[in-house]
Amino acid sequence: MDDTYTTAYNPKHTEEKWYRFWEENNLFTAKPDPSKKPFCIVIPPPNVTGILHMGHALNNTIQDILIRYHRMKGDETLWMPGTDHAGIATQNVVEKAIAKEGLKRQDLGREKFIERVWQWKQQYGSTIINQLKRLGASCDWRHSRFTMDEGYSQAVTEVFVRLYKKGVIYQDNYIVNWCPRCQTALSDEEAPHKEIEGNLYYIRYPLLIDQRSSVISQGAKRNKHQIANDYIVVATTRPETMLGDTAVAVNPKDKRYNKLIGATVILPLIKREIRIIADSIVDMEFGTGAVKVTPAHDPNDYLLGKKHKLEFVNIMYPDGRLNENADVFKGMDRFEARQAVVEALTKEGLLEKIEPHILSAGHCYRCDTLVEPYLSKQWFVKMKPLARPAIRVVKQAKIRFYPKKWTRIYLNWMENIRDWCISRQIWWGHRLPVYYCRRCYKEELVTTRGSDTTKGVIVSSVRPQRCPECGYEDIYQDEDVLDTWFSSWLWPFATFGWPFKIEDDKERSKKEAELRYFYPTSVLVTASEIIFFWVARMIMAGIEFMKDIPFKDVYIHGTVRDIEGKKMSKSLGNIIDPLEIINEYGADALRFSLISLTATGQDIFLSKDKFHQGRNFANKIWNAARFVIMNLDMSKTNTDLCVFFEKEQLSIFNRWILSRFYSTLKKVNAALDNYRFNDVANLLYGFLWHDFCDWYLEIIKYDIRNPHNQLVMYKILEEFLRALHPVMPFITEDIWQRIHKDNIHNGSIMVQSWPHIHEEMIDRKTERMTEIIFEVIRKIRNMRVEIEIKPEQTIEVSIYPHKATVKRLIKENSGIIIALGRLNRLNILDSYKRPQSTISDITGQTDIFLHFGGIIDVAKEKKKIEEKLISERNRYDSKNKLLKKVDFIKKAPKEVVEGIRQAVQESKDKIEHLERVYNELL
RNA sequence: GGGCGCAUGGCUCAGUUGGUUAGAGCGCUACACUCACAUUGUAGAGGUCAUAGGUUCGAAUCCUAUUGCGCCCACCA
Repeated sequence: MDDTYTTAYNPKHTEEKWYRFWEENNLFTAKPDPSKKPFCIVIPPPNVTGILHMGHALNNTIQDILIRYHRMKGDETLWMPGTDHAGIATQNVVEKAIAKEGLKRQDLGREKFIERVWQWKQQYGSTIINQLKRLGASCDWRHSRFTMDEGYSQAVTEVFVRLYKKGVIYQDNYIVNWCPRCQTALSDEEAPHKEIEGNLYYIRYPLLIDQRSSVISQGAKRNKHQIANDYIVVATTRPETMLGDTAVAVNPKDKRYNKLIGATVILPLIKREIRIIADSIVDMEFGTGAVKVTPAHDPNDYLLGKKHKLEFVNIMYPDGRLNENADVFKGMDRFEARQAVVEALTKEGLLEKIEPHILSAGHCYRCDTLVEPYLSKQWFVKMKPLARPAIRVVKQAKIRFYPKKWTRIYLNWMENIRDWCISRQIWWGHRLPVYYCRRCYKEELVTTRGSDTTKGVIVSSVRPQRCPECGYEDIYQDEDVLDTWFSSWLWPFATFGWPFKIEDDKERSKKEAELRYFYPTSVLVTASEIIFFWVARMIMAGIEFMKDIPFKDVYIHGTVRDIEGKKMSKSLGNIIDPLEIINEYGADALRFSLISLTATGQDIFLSKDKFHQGRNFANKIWNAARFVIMNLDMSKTNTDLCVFFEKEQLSIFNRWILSRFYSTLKKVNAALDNYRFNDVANLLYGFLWHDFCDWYLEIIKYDIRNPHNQLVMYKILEEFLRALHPVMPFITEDIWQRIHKDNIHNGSIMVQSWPHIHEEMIDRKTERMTEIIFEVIRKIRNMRVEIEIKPEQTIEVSIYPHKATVKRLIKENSGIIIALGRLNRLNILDSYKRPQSTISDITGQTDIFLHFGGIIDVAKEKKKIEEKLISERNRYDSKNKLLKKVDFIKKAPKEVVEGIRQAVQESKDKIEHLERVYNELL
């Protein structure tokens, strides 16, 4: 016993030590081995800027469990790690860092800024990796990749060029989600909608007099109500955008307005003359039924603008301030301008009313700024052709989602997929492999997509020397970088080195072989938040470039929330830091508690005290192991194993614990294979705590030197440690090393084989018989408490077993009943005869009499039996009723009917017995 | 507006294809430091499975509606 073998488990003594041991012995590495089945998971790459949060802890615990389980099962197991460059997020972090020096990225310039980001990455990029190691993650770190690695970047470029040549990537002007703070375009997925409380502003647009009179003179009746004044009223939530209006639209069927179609109105404040147009897209029910059209600032209006050949007036700078087209409002921020416009309109009497209005609008997923629909020239991926095969593989169940419900959500998104905006106006990321000829390319903003937009555009993985069209040498590269997810979607194969642009033939063929061996990967473990960002796109990219699915299973776990159900976030201050939990309770405790709470697909509601269970469990295992080791004759453990499974020679308790263990193990296997992690945790917990510690160890304490007991307790502990290892790797390694102290060359528990299920040891009958003994002991203890017998005092008990088999059972195991019931004498009665001065209780199989010096409270005794009689009679009645139902006999399965019949008989016997006992008490 | 999920003891949740008396952890009550473990042990209390109908021999489980809560998606300004 060394000094670390204290009564309380201290994870600090084990975790760091064994992680180093595993790494130093290269136990995490994998390479293709044709004789084994491959098992591979690619990690959802955390952001380089990231620090470990509970979501990571859960996500990576699950992956590590699967990885360690399959490694022990003998699969060639690769967990591919890495980090994501996380364009916008990282750029934001570094911008904040340089802001402390009073610098903006523009002050440094692109090249210097990117240098700073790389520096930052060198310094902090491994933070999250080290934190994953603290968690126990058994990734093959030698394979670790970063999405901006040179080789990986080649994959990104290659993919862009291929898709462009295929016609799947195009450049176009479009209204995109624009974040004025990050000053970049975002994809639809990056701008999630949130409800905001806004207003609906009703604005009067004056009708041009001569137009109006001509309309009226032609028109039959003038609708007094709708055009009582010289205005048409439009409703908008963003009044400042009126400065960019180039039309007003009404529904052609709208009787209120159809006389006005073609008329001209004066745009207030700007005094621009704009037309009233008709389009069926306009909803007559909403607002006034007349809508202002701002083609440069609203996706719907953009379409209208194109259709009706309207002018596109952009009124905003990229930072959200209004530009020169906004006249006197130039320079104001968009929200400031909203105020000013409203005030100006009010002053002119053109604001009819303001109504509160809840609307939902996009917000930047990186900085939460309200997104502005903004017209700009961007690059897009046509998604429909990529989606089609990705829909098929899921419909054909080549890829399965766990839990199933995500399948529909995935398919629904895929079937309604829209084109993906992939260009970002930031600096940190993969620069687009797009070059322009200064002579051929026209940069004008507003053009319709047509054949000539590609003129002078050169898409190439290497910088071209001259324009292929005109030979001009003045070539410049596109300033934009690609969406981070445009690199992440290649993760399952680009991490292996695809497209293998490697000089060295040997190295290349080695890498190619690796990809062939491990692709498609086995399972992807992730949170629901990134199904669309990442999972769906990986499926598309995998099929497009590998001609095969990237993974077979997708396991979606829940979101980690605080105890009130709120997402954990820094701003809410409700974060529970996994590192803090690891420091306080240990990584094993963290892992165990997390997965014991993660029912398939359910969100996890966490509070700090939830980790007590994991900590307590670790401590229980630790002390159970201490007990075993302290009492174990180590010299015998390994040599005698060959004679181990001579089942008949073993005591009922040995047979019982073996049966319990292997039936538990069987369920654990099934749970692991079906991603039911909370079951895994609870099964192992229940077995160790209640079966092994509460009963088994307590029983064998009384005969601890018995060689069978020695063997079985050793064997169970050893195999239990292996079965628990994927969940709690550190403590299991530490104890395993202690029981293998003499032959450390066995290596590590993590490369031992997964315990084999000995089906022949699973024995329901033994379990039932053992349960009878336990029941007797429980009843005796219960009766002691009832009449307040002190724990140290021993007592006399008599038992009347109802059946001969039970009698034999009690007789054979009377020693244990005496010990655990704290008896000085146990009498086994041949027939029912109530001994004097006893209180009694009845189990399913026995009558128990506790000899008692004091006066028996007969009324209490009777009441106890009465209660039993009532419940037994109820049971009898309900079951007997069932048996009398013809339909039940006819329709229910035979086994069920037979079961009920037996139960009725047993119930009847029991009632008779109870009645007899009751009468004797008189 | 569309879609999805959840309502089970004081709290947090399990309950796999409907089948005999619905489980666990925490908390609670009583007793106990009998040396593996007080991060513990022993015993116990506590649930008409949200509501109303329906299907069925039989429903926590399947169907319908209602109520409450949560989430996702969406170009009604």
